[in-house]
Amino acid sequence: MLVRLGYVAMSVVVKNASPSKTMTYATFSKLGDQEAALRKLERISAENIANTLRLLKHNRAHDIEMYRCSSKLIPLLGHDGLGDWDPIERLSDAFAELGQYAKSHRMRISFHPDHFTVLSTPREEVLKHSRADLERHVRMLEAMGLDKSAKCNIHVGGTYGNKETARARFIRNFQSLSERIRERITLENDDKTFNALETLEIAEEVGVPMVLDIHHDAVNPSAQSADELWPRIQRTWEGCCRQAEQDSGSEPAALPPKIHVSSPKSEKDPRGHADYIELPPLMAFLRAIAPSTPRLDIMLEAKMKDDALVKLMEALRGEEGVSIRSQASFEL
DNA sequence: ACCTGTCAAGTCTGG
DNA sequence: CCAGACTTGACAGGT
Repeated sequence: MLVRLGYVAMSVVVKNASPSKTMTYATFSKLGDQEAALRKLERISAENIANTLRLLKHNRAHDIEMYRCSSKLIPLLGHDGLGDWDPIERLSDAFAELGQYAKSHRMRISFHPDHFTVLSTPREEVLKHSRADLERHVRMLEAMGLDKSAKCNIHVGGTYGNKETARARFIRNFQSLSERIRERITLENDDKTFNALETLEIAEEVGVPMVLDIHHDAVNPSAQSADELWPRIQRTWEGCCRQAEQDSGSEPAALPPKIHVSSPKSEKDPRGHADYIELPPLMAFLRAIAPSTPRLDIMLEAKMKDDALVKLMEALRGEEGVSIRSQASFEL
């Protein structure tokens, strides 16, 4: 099994390269000149995209081929107080350059819209915002020129005291999205509400790949263990990007399944994310699925970001059966 | 230079 | 029914 590692949004190694600089709405409102305020927001956006490109270059130097973009690239985008302001088009050159760099180095890029994108919501306003947020994330991926293998990962959402109706509402709302949006979505099991089995059943029903989070599964387990569910989870990834394979031309490779990995912050806060990754539980899962899994991509969700990736690779050197392939990948 | 409180968002809980 | 907790990185404003 060939395993690649990636990290989320910001680096603790590269300094002054935040992809999430912002401006609060309070500050925006206090600025007298609206036009100037919007220009400032667009300048921050351009800096965030430029910093993201710097991070991709850093990633390349460290053989990191997987990266999740910050969902805060464009501050206040979608905020009610900004009307229909949307600079994605005006930033298209910067987005295109970013995507071109990712593509030319075969990097897997994703988004994870915030928890406020909830398709299970009973509130019409929330659904409207969620649709718009998904639309914007997809437009950013399109502006980068990335094919359907670049996904937006979301959760099923809240349960509102009745998981069954929430599930039905999610499915109905999901199916009302355009195909263009639907084919960009992956579904992740939650640490409080929809567990791995419940998320898998929904992913199967609506036909999207499932991202298994093994930390969420540990704190919010389902009737079956992650190992047991894995063959079904793996199947949700099969053929999900056939078109993308054709588009990529000479090298038709299936999109590997992706999992999220983090470790509990403490006994007091088991759902929180620790600075680094604890190897033993991860190794147990990897050894269980390795025989049936040719490729796997792991998104690390540790506080120490890319430093946690480096430390994990160091720890892997001592593991039996592991052969290091690069600074950010190994075979098991 | 550093510290503390606030911000965004939607859901959920406690009172 | 409403206020506060939750989460996260970064702003905002104070010293």
